[in-house]
Amino acid sequence: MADRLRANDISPTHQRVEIARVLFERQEHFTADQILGSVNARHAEVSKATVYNTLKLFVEKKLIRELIIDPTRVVYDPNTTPHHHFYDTVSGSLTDIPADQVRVMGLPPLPPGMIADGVDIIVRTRPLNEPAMSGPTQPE
Amino acid sequence: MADRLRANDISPTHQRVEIARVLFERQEHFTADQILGSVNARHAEVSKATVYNTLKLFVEKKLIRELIIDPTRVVYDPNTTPHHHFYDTVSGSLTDIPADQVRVMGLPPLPPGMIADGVDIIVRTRPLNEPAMSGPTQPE
DNA sequence: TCCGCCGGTTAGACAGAGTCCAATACTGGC
DNA sequence: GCCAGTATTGGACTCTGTCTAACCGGCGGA
Ligand SMILES: [Mn+2]
Ligand SMILES: [Mn+2]
Ligand SMILES: [Zn+2]
Ligand SMILES: [Zn+2]
Repeated sequence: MADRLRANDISPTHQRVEIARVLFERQEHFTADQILGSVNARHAEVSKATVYNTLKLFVEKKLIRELIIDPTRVVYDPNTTPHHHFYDTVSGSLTDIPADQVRVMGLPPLPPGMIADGVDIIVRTRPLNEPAMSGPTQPE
Repeated sequence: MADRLRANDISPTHQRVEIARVLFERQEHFTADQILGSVNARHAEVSKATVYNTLKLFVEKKLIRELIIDPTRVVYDPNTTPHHHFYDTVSGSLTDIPADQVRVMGLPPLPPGMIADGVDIIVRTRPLNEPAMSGPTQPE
């Protein structure tokens, strides 16, 4: 894990390695708070400020992606391959959709002088019988 | 405007009508704070609590849509026809993409027991020469 | 060995969006 | 006009995320 950080021009401090382990060994979608909790589950190792500092650094270095899907918090995605998401509006859970099969057609030309930076697709889903929705249940 | 609210089972109070006027006459994307500011531009007419109450009500009644694109605030969209968005990651501005031309192919089947609730596409864009990005400049 | 530098970490204060509450004001059907 | 339900409101509060200023620690040079 330290080598992986070094390979991306990041000095592998103890805190950064611990955060990277949570992200890359588990390969799930995480909020900052979940990472803080996971890293410090056994005993305090990392502060809130460092979690935010480190996540920002990892995003800059393109080790992870930010997902803006939940109105109340940013979700971090250790999967940086091009992909989209199913978003269960009831439970709040996210599922990856590999992008290589997906094709979007008929998009209009970009506003002049603009360059495309990426396309995000979010498929909102809901359990078959669930009575419509308002907001997802916040886990823990 | 009062009739439009009544037609959607909403009693047209003074405050709700003022908020509806901002949303539907201007037909732009708004944050709660922008609506609060617009309605109260001349003199105080509506409180923050009422703006949030009313926006939530309008969303329930499907007069407007919530857009989750900016990590720091929800954007409200008075255009409820199916459409997607260009998102200028530098200025933060949103531009509608009518959905009728757009076709998404190759999406995998939904997780079992799930029903699709909608598909949102966000095309992130950037001015041609702009030096990549981090966060959009917050207007006002 | 000692010292200074400098990047990294940290507690806690702070900012901003959004929610909640209990008191007050309004509405509309009678 | 009365009154019961509905809506509005200031302000306290919560929560995510940012900032700051102190601190820590490894390394390199004298
Ligand atoms: Mn928020
Ligand atoms: Mn936030
Ligand atoms: Zn993902
Ligand atoms: Zn729109």
